[in-house]
Amino acid sequence: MSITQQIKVAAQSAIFSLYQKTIAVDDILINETKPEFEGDFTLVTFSFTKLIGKKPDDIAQELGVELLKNDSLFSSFNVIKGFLNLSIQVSVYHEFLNNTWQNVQFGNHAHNGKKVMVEYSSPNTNKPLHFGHLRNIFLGYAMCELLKATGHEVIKANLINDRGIHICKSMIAWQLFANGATPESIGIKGDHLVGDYYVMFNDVFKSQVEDIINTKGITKEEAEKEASILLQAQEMLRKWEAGDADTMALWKRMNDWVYEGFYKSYARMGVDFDKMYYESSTYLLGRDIVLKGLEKGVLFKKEDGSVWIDLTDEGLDQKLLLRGDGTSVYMTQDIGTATLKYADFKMDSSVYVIGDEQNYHMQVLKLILQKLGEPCADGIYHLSYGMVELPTGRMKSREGTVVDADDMMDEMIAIAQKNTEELGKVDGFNEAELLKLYQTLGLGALKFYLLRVDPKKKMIFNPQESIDFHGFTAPFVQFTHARITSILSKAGEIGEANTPNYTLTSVEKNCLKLLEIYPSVLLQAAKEYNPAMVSNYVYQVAKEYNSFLVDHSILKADSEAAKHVRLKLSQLTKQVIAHGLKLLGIDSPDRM
RNA sequence: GGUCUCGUAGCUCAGUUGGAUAGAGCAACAGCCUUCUAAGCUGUAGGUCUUUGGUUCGAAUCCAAACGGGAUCACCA
Repeated sequence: MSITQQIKVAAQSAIFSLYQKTIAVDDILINETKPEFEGDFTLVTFSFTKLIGKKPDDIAQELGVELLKNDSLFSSFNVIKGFLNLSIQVSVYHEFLNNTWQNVQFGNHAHNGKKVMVEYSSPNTNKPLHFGHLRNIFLGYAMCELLKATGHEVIKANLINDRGIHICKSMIAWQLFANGATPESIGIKGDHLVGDYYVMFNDVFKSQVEDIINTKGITKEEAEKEASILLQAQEMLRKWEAGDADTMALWKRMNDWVYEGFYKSYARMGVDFDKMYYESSTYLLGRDIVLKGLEKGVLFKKEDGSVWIDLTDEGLDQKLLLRGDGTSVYMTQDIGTATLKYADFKMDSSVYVIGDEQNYHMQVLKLILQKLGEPCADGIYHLSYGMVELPTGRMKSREGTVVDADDMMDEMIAIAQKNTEELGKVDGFNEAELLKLYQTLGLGALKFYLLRVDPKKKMIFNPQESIDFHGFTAPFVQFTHARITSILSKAGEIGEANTPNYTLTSVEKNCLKLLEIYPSVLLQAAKEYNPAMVSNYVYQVAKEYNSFLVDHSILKADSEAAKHVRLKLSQLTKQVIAHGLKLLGIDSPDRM
């Protein structure tokens, strides 16, 4: 049980024995005592005044006396303006340290029997990944790791959007202009090659539209419908849906190029998936469920034969689920995929890592599934994140105004190399170790940068001001880890020793207090689907430790007891940093 | 226009179910490497928490309105 939890329980029973009133443990507020006051934790008494019928100061005073009877937990107290400041027995900290410093599982929670699927990445196969996708991927991966650490069984899923008009656009442009170029023949990654032709399609399309406007004098909207390259793409989509052999072969060939490129990128990012879903094999699903819903009267049909759901009671609109000709729309397909996922895994909940532009869509999806009585419905959670924007506005693959994911990773690794070489601290590294280090630092900085912000907030990234390696960054935290590793290796075996009489300094105590809450930080972060809480926490731990280190000698400590406690504290800090960073997909180097 | 969302230091962000004098990093300025890794540490400066009203012992936090950004409201995906 955590220290704050112990305090709450003690306070609850103290209140009962003093006033014969029962207060829920969760209604007792425990804060860390502000540094300007004496004490470790503060109990706020204002909320009890009504129930107990006394002044805050009196309650705090009486409660303090009562709590102090439990002398294994508390050592002293003081009362200031209704705040009861409690000091904790040093033995509590020693006990915590002794119990955890060798526990590599510290932070992990026992299995809770819950199974959860997290769908993330979910790329389109017509263009390479860009910076915005990185936020999705890192967020999804971190969320999976966080859920695992807090006791869930996790299925990492990826739904690949591998069909549709956008794919045909790349295909037709390649067919028209590539002269048979392949990733091998011109030596670029397959996803980039395909993406280049997607951009080319749009360039050609634009100029065709302009030509038509100039020659025929019609509106832009009309001209867009006449552009020959778009007509060709649409024709290709029809052929694809009809299963035309040549079209399917080209589609498969180009998609394979893209997959090869994606897998390379995923491998470098260090992310993986347990289950791939392909839209080409799920896009027809959902129709039967919709028809069943029609029979049940949950849905209704309009005169033209189209099928709708009426969500006006929920304050939303009517939503189309089947066109007049009986074909599916995007929503239909998502209904089908949701039920397919559930049929495959019977998970308790299903997390969708998708940008906030789809908030409405996801809200509607969940509502429809609930109305249809599908068992997967209630478990759906949309982990919505804000877009990554450039100072010039949103990134658009179509217009080529993106920061490419592969380029970004290359650049970060190059910066890591440059910084490392300038610092000149890598004597004795061989070539392979150096490459590994640059990758660990560069990708770490990138991941941390994207994961340190609350997911639901949009973020602006300025490529000109490249990502920093100082301050609130992964390299800073990684540096702390490397420092500790170095100290510990010089210290040798820590061994067993009893140090109950060692008086902790205030900085040491702060470090321990911070480390002690790690498991509850993870629980909170998982509950709120917010890996940024882990980033912030890990940074705090590193910061606090560095402050400690600068004025506490470890190897040359004043006493053996001090040395012993500080080594254990260092070991535990190292573990928590490595564990926390790992949840974010970031490695911790032993040297840097 | 409807719905949702955001507004905290020059910039990027924290701020745990309402709690004491609102915190970090970057940028700026001033210091600290004969001693465990200076990718570090310490200090200075920087704030009407967009505004107004409300709820109460107490509001950056909850409610309402206004202002300002963003998203969305397709027989596109």
